[in-house]
Amino acid sequence: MRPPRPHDDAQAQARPTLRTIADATGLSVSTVSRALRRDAHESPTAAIVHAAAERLGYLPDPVASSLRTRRSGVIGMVAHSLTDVVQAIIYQQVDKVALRGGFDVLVAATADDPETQRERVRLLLSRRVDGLIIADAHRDGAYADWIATLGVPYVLAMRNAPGHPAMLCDDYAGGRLVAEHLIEQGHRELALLTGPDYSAVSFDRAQGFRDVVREHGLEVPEHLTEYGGLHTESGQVGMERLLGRSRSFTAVFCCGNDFTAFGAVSALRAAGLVPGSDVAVVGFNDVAAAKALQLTTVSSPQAELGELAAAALLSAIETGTTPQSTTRAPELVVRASSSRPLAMMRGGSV
Amino acid sequence: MRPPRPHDDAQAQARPTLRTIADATGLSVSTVSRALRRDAHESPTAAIVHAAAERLGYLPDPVASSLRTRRSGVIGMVAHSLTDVVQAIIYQQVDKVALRGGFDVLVAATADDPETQRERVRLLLSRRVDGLIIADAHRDGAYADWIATLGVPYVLAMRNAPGHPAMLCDDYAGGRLVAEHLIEQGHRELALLTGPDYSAVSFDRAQGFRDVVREHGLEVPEHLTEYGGLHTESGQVGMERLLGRSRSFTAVFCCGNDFTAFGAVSALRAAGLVPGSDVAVVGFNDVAAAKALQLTTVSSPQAELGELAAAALLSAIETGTTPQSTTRAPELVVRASSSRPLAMMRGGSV
DNA sequence: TTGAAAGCGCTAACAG
DNA sequence: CTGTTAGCGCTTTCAA
Repeated sequence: MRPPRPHDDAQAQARPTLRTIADATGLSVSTVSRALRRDAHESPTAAIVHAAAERLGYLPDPVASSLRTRRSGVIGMVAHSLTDVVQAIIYQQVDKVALRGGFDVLVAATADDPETQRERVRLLLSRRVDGLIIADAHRDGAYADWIATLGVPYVLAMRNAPGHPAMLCDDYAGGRLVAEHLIEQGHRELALLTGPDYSAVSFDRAQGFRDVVREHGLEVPEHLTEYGGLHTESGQVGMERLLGRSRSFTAVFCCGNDFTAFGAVSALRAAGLVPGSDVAVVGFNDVAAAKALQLTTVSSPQAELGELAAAALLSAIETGTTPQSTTRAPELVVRASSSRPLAMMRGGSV
Repeated sequence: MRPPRPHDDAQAQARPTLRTIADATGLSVSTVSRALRRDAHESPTAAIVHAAAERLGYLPDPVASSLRTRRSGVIGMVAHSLTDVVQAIIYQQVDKVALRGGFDVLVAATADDPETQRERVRLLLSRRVDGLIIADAHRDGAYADWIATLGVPYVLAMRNAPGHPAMLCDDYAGGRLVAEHLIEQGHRELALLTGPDYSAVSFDRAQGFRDVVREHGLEVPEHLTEYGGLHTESGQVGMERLLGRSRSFTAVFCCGNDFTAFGAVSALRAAGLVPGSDVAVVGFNDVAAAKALQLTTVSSPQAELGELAAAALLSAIETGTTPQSTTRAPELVVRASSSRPLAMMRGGSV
């Protein structure tokens, strides 16, 4: 009735510990422990210990050391969904930077559900993560405020909440870029497919968009504004609703992301309209598919935000200081879906 | 010179442990430990202990319990990249199932690089993961064979390697479906954009495709075969190369995934050809964008594979048995990019 | 520098 | 069912 230890056959020798090395070298466990944390060439003892460790195939046990040091060497990242490629890119960069710093990353997806957010963060905390990267913050701030009370270093990425350290894209500026571009292209009746209202990201983009429109003496009327969400499907539904109310608009800004723009394109086409010609379509983020599909969009520095967030968090963990918030500028990428008239507009089902 | 314990101000009371509860209830630590693992209503003691734990805000320390039990409650998933939405979907399902079973998931991305694969797996092992889900297996089997020697329960997902427990899509059948469809549509000159050759997935799809073509007395000649990889860019480059050699083919199967098909579409359009009309394009996986973009593709049960893999792994961890391999059938999804002639083919830049 | 000793929080023999 | 005891592998006082 032994505990179910994995693979402890009779002959399977136990994994070497500090004890093993100590016995092999005739040193004490504490000396070995110390030596292992110096470089091999720093002292003769260190060299001996490192050699023995190498020879015995010693691997440190982070669990045991965690228990003692109260540091897990793990950071938590909470995202709304990793199937959103923007979040996946952020995660990837976080992982890269964390790995370099000797940390592992535990991710948790919350689907932007407040209850799930709390649950998953608590779970990460019980795993003793040394810090948190929050990529699913909500505009109302309740969530981020709660995070701040946890006593764990943290930093927001991509999504803003007022008063918290955050690595952000200037979404407001991004929205402005889109409006300026469309108006310059001669569009006067502009429609807006919004993202979720809990996200400061889409809120700010819409804000910037509307402001520029207003500055030009125009407006985005209520009936040309519709919820577009964050997914292809919701973008499609949003555009269908828009088309049900009006056919007079000549351009639409899908400020949630590029996927909603793809959905909008799909709905336009289904309605017999030619995207890019009858209706200009602009997305946000510049995901890989946007290029192939000739979607005008705004390129946001997601990868950089991920790196920045991770680097900031690691240094916050080291030094105990609060990270400095940073904002990066987005860039407009004009493609066929918003530049008319254009030869390449016609032709191609895809 | 204390260790840098996070947030241990004078007044910040220490986090409650079993000891705290033991003292509060007058019981011993071991009784508390046991009671906590029973349901509250199972015995009077259990009820008392649970109540006290609740009142004191006790949270179990998985690190400490790991050290003792030699089980971490964490499973590792190794993927080639989470920015590949197919892998992200698998991860998401794995996470869902694992969470339900009380496990956390540690992911590692390897970019399909053999050295990175080893490194990251070793890292997961040093974190004492209780099992591994391998979603980036290679066809040559060396990697999977190595995994098998580790003495940790594991299961492959999506990507096959001979002789290992795996949750798979019948990719060969998927390839056949595509060829049958295209030939039925009247295509005779078929091009093939392959995926990476280390992946059994794309290899099998290409195999199935070629077999059907051959059964119809046709063939996919060397000069109509080109590497398409797994990304939009590589798909685009592949199609450019194809077009540089021939303009006579009327259909192309991008067997790597849908993204390479988007890339191919882009290249076709840049060459003045109309995708879906001049050249039929078929992808693989049926990602969300494929629907909006009218791409014919093969729907593979990624989500299900993720669930199956996680469930199989958990039960392997529990019972010590080797998981049973499972294969699921793919499904052809015909859209505008391969059904000609078609009204909706014309028009639309996107 | 080094080693002895204590202990992180938990679980599991073992004996009552 | 309960408590006592021991110890997982590691780090870190403390004294030599």
